[in-house]
Amino acid sequence: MSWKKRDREERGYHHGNLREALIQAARELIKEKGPAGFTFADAARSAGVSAAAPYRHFRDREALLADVAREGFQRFEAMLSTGWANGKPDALTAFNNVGKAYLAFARAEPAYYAAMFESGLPPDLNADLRAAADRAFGVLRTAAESLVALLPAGTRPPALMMSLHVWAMAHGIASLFGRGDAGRRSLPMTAEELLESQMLIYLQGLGFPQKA
Amino acid sequence: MSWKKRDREERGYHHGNLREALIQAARELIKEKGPAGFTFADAARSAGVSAAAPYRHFRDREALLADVAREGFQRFEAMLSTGWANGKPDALTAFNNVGKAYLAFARAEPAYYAAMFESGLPPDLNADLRAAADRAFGVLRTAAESLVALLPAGTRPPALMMSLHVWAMAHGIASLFGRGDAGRRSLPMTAEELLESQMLIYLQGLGFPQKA
DNA sequence: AGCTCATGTTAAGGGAGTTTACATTAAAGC
DNA sequence: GCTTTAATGTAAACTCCCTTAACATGAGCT
Repeated sequence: MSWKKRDREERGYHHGNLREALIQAARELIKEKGPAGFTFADAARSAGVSAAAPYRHFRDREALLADVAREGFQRFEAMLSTGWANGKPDALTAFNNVGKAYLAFARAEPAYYAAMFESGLPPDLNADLRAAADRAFGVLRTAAESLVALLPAGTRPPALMMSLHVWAMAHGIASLFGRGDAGRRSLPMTAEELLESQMLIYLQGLGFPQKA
Repeated sequence: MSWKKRDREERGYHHGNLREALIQAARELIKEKGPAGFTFADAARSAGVSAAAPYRHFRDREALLADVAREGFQRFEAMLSTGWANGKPDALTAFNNVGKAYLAFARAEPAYYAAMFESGLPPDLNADLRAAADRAFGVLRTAAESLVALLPAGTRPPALMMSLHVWAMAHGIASLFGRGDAGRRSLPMTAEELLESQMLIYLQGLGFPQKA
């Protein structure tokens, strides 16, 4: 709540790091009112600068949003990577941890998540955004590849397909049930439990043994 | 494209069915620019009436959006019901058809879909909206119940959980890969193929036999 | 025909966002 | 110290949206 929106006097004429401050402000506003619920001027106000100031750092609102999304994808990738943990302690466990990390990110960073997946931005607005998104998905892809390698040859599903399936499951659950903030439907189980059971059934369908 | 935005002279003073025309206009605009990409005045313009006219039919923009969503849920329910076809020819096939119907709806009616799931409307803004959404989900729920009944007692998953899983899968795929319009990622398979394979694996994981 | 009321239109006030041009401050280098 | 330059601020023009009030129209009923 109390980040660097220091008063003008305290801070002087120059903001110091307006670019980053605008991204933070945008995150706050997205969290409160959704990716469409704020304007360029709002972001400037929140950062404590004039309405014209943001133009020095972003061409327009969309460019700001794109940067929020790009930054989000970077953190997302980091979070998924940590979940995967290079396949430790074993690929199956690690794979499930990736799923948990996905959901945890959506819950912990609803603003990033919304900017990334629900802002209506074209995924390849700029190369950086696209690359960041691809790298994040790459973690999923890598994990799937390690996992299918455990199956006997001949029964291995395409790893790409599998990673898309998992992405869809995680996104579906995060999107429908993952953010308690708004008037979401009430359920007899948490989003985490839902995803875990779903992944369990899915992996069983692929022939993975259940752990004891 | 050429629906009833007849000229003023051709149409006379009264529109005749402005309420419906506004909903259609909103659908067009949502399809083009997303649920947040139009204003109350825009809708009026598209319908060929003055900016003040909509107030005779909707309290505000949100009420208009809610009606688009409500209408969408009704058609959605109808489409899912048709897919389910009372479990014919057999529950397993019919269940897969529900999934296909889900995706077909998202593809054929992106505007309705966006209003229903991506507009940020509180699900229980009004009782009608909530009821329509619940009825649509009810189709999924009913289908899941019929399906689990085929499994031997003792291995039956909770039907509610299963319907939530399927909802999440279908929504995840529709949301990520289902609308070719914008700059979606290019894939080696269609959304339909993805969902079908995912459902197959999932159902196999639950113990359903594959068809010959 | 004449009434009436829902449905539209015009007009007007108030706000807000966008964007550009120009002024001001601060920091860094000569 | 002085100059240069990047980073903000201020102001203003422009456009658009929201909302309501007052007036106009015409479809249906009697």
